[in-house]
Parts: sequence; C-alpha cells; structure tokens
Amino acid sequence: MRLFLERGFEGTTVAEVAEAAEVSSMTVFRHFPTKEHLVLQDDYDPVIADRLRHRPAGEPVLHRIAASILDGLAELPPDPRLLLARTRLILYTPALRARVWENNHATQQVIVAALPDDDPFEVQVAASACLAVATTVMVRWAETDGHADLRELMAEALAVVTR
Amino acid sequence: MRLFLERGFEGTTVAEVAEAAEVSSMTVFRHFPTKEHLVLQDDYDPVIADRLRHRPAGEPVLHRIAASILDGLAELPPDPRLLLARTRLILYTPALRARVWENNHATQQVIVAALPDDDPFEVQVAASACLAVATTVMVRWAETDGHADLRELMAEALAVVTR
DNA sequence: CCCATTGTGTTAGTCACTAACAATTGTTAC
DNA sequence: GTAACAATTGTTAGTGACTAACACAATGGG
Repeated sequence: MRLFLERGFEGTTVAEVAEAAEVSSMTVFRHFPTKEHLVLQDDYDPVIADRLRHRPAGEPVLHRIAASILDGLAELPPDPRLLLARTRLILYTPALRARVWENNHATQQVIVAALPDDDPFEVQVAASACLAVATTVMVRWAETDGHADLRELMAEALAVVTR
Repeated sequence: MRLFLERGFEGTTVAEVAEAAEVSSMTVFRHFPTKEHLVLQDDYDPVIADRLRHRPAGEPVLHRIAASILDGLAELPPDPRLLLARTRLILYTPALRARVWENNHATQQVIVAALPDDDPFEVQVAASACLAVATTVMVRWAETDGHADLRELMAEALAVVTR
C-alpha cells in the first residue's frame, strides 16, 4: 500500500513490491493470485454475514440486507484514512475499479449462504442491489475526501432502495 | 466471438483473433483497447437513456430507471442465442466477469446525464442498484440456458427493489 | 536422525499491451 | 493524373503480469 500510494498502482511493479517485502516476485504471486489482490481484499464479508444471521426473519429480505450493511459500518476502524486511501486508489485505477464487481459477487454468495431459508434468487437480487448501492456510496464518500459522514450517506442511499 | 466460443476466451490469443480477421495484432489493439473489449461492448446504453427521457417526471427516480431497463429489453434481437453465448462467456471467464462493474459504471454515467433535473446522487444510487439487479438477472437467465423468460425474470427482480 | 511437508528461489517462457517509426492506403487540391 | 496530405495499418522491440518446472532450504514429527 505504501508503494502504491507513493507511485500509483500502475506505476509500481510487482517486482518492486516483492523487493520491498524482501521476497521474490514468485512468492508474491503465490500469496496473491493477481496484483490487484494486493489491494482488493476486504474483511467485511463475514461481518455482514454475521449481522444478517442475527436479524428477525419477519422483515423483507431487502431490508434485512440493507440494515446489516449499515450495521456493519460500525466495525470499520475508527481512523478511516487507510480506507479512504484504498478507496481512492481503487477509484482512480481502471484495473482495480474493474474488479469491484467480482468482489461484490463474492459477497453476494456469502449473503445467499447466510440466508438459507429465503428464496435464493430474491436474496441474490436484493444483495446485488444493496452492494451496488454500498459501492456507489463508497465512491461518493471518497470523492468528498472522507469529509461526509459515511454512515449517514449510506443510510440515505439505502433508503432510496428500501423505502 | 467464433474463436472465443470454440476455444474459450483465455484459450484464444489476440494474435489468433488478428490472424482470423486478417489484420495484425496491433490493429486489433487500435480498435479495441483491451482483449476484453472484443466481447464486452453493449449497445444498450443509448437505448436506456432514450427510454428514460420519455418517462413522466412525476415518478420516483428508481421507478423510472427500472421501467426504462425493462422497456429496453424490447430492443433486444429476437434471436437471443448470441446474447446467451456472450453472457455465458462472460459468466465463466473471470477476466470478463471482472469488467462488468466497469461497464455498469459507464451506463450509470449515461443515466445520470439523461436525468439532469434530479438529484445526481440519488440517480447514481438508483441506477447502480437497478443495473446490479439487471446483471444478476442476466446471470440467472444464462444459468437456465436461456429457457427462462428474460422479461418476466427482469420484471420480477426489479420488483424486489421497487416495491 | 530421517523423512515428508511446506515455503521459497531460479529460470525460462507466454501473452497482453505500448511506443516509435516505416509503409500503405485513401482523399483532396490543383 | 498527380502531388500533397491525412488516416490506417504493419513492424519491431520492448515492458510487465503471470505460469510451469525444478532445485533448494527450513520445519516438524516419528
């Protein structure tokens, strides 16, 4: 991340990352399948899944997922600078931007697995919509340089879909 | 497309595509910025934008976008085999799957531009949600080998978000 | 102490993609 | 018809992500 922030993602080669980490390039690729994976790992899938399981089953699927995503924000580290830097990096790097859907798709599967009692297609649809909204919010938040209240923004955006 | 369908996307080199088209590799890259672009061009952005502009302004943004996407399906060619093949190719090729968000993001911008009188953030949020739903529907449709009624599926899925 | 497992390095290669320049074709002006 | 110009294409040589194959250490258990 340090190198990427200093020189940009495309301006940094995997060989340089490897050298800075004092390993060979080969070793980097053994731990991260692609260069993009060095940036694009997020740890919030299990958080969301966990929140999902603790929701009353009466609510519509869409509401449960939206609420879980919103609640999950509480797990973010208090200092959002790293998150902001990462989001900006993703936002301005085509190769990274492109992988976002792949990431959301993986999260979708986790959500579907966490709600075995609901119609899988409906869950998939609701999850993809909510995650798209969440992504849009992150982009918007990064565009305000992190000055906007992330939770407030997320609540407002999810309301567009859940109301 | 013929080569990609015969040998798979990763199993076909750009050099082979170039040879089949009787041009040099360089020429291919001058017309298509990446190998993925050979598959991932869709012509429905202007269709959707057009439908959007002919909607009554009274409706909520989300409904207008959803309805336009649904209406836009009418413009699809009557024989869906090519669309099905393309969707399948995208679905099973990680490199292509990854680019989907990039595509949807471009469509989002088109939608925002087509609705200059509405709150851009709300439009962005609604558009990203609807497009994510549409993508999920295409995936599902491809998984049924095109046997499902695409329009019906799309209507059902969009209803999850608009109801 | 031996052996199997695991992690790592090395090398050589493929392939997407770029930059620079040369060759070709098409188009317009005269 | 031809000269001047622009647009398109080809060629070459390169960079960099990523893979496959094999050799070499380190670790840990019997």
